[in-house]
Amino acid sequence: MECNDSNLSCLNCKEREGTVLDVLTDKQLQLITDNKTCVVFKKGQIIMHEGNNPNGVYCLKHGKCKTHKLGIEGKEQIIRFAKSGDLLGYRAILSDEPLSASITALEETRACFIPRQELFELIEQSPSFSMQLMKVACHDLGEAGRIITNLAQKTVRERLAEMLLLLESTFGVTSDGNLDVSLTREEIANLVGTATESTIRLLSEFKEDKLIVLKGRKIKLVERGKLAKLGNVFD
Amino acid sequence: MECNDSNLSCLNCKEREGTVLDVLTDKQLQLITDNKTCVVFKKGQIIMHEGNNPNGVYCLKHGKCKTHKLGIEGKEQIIRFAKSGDLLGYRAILSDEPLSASITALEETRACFIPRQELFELIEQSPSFSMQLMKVACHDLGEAGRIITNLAQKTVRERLAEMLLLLESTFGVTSDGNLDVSLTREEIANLVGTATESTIRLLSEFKEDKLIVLKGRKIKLVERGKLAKLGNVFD
DNA sequence: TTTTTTTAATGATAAATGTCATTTTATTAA
DNA sequence: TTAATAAAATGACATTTATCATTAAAAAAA
Repeated sequence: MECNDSNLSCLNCKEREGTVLDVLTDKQLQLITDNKTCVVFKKGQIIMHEGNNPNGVYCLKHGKCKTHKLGIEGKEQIIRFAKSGDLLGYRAILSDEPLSASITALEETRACFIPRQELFELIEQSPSFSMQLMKVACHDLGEAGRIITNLAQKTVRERLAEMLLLLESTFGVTSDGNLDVSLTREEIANLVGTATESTIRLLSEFKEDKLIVLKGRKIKLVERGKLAKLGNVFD
Repeated sequence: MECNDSNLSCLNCKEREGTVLDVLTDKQLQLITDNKTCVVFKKGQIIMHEGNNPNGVYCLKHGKCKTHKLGIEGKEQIIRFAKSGDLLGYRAILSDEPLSASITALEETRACFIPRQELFELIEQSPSFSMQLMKVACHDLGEAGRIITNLAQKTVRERLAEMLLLLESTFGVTSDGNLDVSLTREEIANLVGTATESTIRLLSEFKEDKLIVLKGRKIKLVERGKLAKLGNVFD
């Protein structure tokens, strides 16, 4: 799974823009470049394993991942997604706890592994880097609060409608207008927090009501306003 | 609501032990002491308001608080609790976002207000302080993931059983063995994510089954093992 | 391609939970 | 203390959602 992108410098990395690494100096970026390992994961491959203690973080260069936890009777719960520019496994490393969730590639994914030591060296060196990490963690914590409120108070139908909008804003759409992420009905169910059959039925209902267009795993949102209303989405 | 504890030094503060402030030097603690304001909140008083931009954080010295978000049709969702030693509002300050939730005192609460400026000054000065803040944020993020999974996968009965155990481990018990926190049935419902009536019925059921003893708002756990089993709690 | 396996769809039914209405009991304020 | 208010308890019922069984369709592998 290693690949020869290792020699690519973080300094020229286009995906770096707007990420936590963007506040580092050229010298600090060079430290990462000198110590990172570039890796490719195939679709379905587990990148990090719940319960393990990671030795560093991955900086996601290209691809999409799901972060998921084991729930009751082995049922998967999808907690969030990751895409280009995201840091994988930062929560466990920074809290000095085992991974609270696994991370799995949803498609071929390229990422650079940054070892623990260099990560911490940069935290020591750069308060603004620390600040960026805190920002990400605290932002994600706010998101988690929203998810908690939705799970606790919304119906399955509302959550599904909202989730479709969220998937679109997270991953965007392909040239033919479909959500640019391929998930099984089961995965959508594991994200929304419901039974697979319920997800299937509700998606069919949305299709029937002309809110979305379905073609296998391809989902196209048609009536975003109605979906937002149905999902009690206000922002 | 201001009080004359302002002149108390953080250096001698007993509640500081084991908190994020514990890694600061005496000089750094003095910086806080010189700039903090000590405040008392009465039961039911809102300490921070969802949507506002806080000018600092509160360090909770004594008391108990709930962190709660507005949900569908104004329904309150309790996200987490705070107690002695906790920092209130750190998420919003560190992510530079408005407060994603309100914080309300559940009983008379004493807290010290640390202004934004001094907080950031300490982050600049002390990588280990930054590290502590990250640890807290990342730990809370892990907790949030657990809560999400529970809300998505457990039944109301399971969640209530687990929550009772969680309340005991968070707040402990009084001398007569009751949970050392007073919540209305509605608040418990807003924590568990269910209707107040359902909470009332299930608590009565637990009482009927001799898992707990109820006396108004006083709740005593009797059969912790059975509660854990009923709640699918494994740790 | 053809076969095999996985995923999706659908119906029937059971179970869990929410909602509304009402009464009883606590708690708070006068 | 009493009156006023809020919270808790309970019943009846509607609705949502899960579960199980089965078939159809789509992906993946041979």
